[in-house]
Amino acid sequence: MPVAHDKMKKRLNADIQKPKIVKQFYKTILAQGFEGASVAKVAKQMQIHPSLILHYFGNKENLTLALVDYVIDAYGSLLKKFKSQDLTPEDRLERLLEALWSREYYEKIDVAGSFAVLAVSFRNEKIHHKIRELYRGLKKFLVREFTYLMDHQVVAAKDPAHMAEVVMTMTEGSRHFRRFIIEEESGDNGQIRRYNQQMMEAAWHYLTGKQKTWPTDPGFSAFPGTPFVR
Amino acid sequence: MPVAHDKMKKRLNADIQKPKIVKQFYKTILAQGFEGASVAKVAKQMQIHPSLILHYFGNKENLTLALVDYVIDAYGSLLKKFKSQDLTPEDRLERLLEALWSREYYEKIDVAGSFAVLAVSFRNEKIHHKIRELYRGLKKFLVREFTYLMDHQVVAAKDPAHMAEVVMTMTEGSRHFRRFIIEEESGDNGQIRRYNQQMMEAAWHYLTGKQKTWPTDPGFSAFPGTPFVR
DNA sequence: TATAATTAATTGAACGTTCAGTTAATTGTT
DNA sequence: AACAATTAACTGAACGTTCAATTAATTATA
Repeated sequence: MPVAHDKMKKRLNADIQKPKIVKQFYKTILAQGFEGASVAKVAKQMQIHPSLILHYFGNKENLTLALVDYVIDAYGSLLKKFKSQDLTPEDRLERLLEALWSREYYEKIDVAGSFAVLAVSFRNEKIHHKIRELYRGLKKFLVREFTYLMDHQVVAAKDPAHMAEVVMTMTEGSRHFRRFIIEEESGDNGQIRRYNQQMMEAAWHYLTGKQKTWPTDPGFSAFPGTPFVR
Repeated sequence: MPVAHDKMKKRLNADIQKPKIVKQFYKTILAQGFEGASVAKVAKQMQIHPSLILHYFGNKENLTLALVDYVIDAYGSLLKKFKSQDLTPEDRLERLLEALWSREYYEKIDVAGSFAVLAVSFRNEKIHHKIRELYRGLKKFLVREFTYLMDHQVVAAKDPAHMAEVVMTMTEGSRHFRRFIIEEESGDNGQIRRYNQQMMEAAWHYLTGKQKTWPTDPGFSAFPGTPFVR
């Protein structure tokens, strides 16, 4: 009969352990890249046996697919905020663009994680399909928003589907590009903040046809740069 | 005295062999991903010995750095076309946007290759720096163009550096996004063509403040640009 | 006791790298 | 033109690691 002592590890059921493994896999990818994220390393950091991971996921591909689901869930969760907000149409658009270029949004899933997943999507049709579904949902959401704002004379009368695609292109381009705009000497957050505002203003101009100088700095006052995964 | 027979393999000097290796490395990455592109696989496809690759490049990191240079060269080569063209300012802008969203441009370096390199750039400061230099050059070029076009009243009076960053964001976003807009059933070229035109029009609007409907390409004019959301 | 969670022990293949050795091409000297 | 000296291209075998995966055994929990 085993006696409980300090070092004894609690057994966790699958509902708890599986997400833990996926999150650690994600963290490992951020730190080491997809190539560097082996099952063994993930297990070691969790202090479990590598076989346990394979026990749960069968093979590495399934683990990767679970990770994609995790990334997609986190990615899409921000949209739920907009479900029932009571704002004037103009404020609504402002908030939407601020959300899309907020630090919270683009740090929710580290761009390095996105890249790893996207890179794999070129060779894995299942993953490619999952990402396409993500974008489809995002687009649907934006089309609904833009249609509403069009009815209220805030955005110009163009095809909302086109607008959605252009805005999505701009946000994804920003995720990509943000890392590379920083001047070596001056560096840091000021640049990125300026860049984000600049992109919001461009999006605003594209959508409404009007110039706008952005009033506040979104994401920075409300959320003091807390990365999502630690 | 060596007699030439069919199986005899010519010895190639470094100037020929090294670029060959880099190109095959690139091809292998496209097919197998960065993780899948081992020195051994590259060597096998070239029918040379793995050691030869290490002989030339010392280690895999150097091979990767050489690849990045190759990608960057190919990437930046299109800009040279614009060096001395004789066009009206308006045509010049039109051609520029067409070049940025041309199939030639975005197929020059397969986006899968870009992603592989970009993914590695998160973990390799040398590669990150190289890419930053690429963008710096691209930006410089665009700033010069936009300044010229501003002086000739074609683009609106904004900060040309901002404009350059926004346009670069849009092109990079397009590279990224293009793969995911395709509807499964209807598929392929018509969609991408429509998408590219749509992005060019958005860029034109952002730069000039004016609407523009892009002249349709003769080959594709049969297809009505139907957006894909249900 | 039955079942799920977890570890243990191994496997064979592939990885990047090393190093010593071989063969071809180039160069310098006569 | 001959030919040795030298350089450059290239191979082969083996190194120690790490990889994902399999199979069997053990342990905790319900």
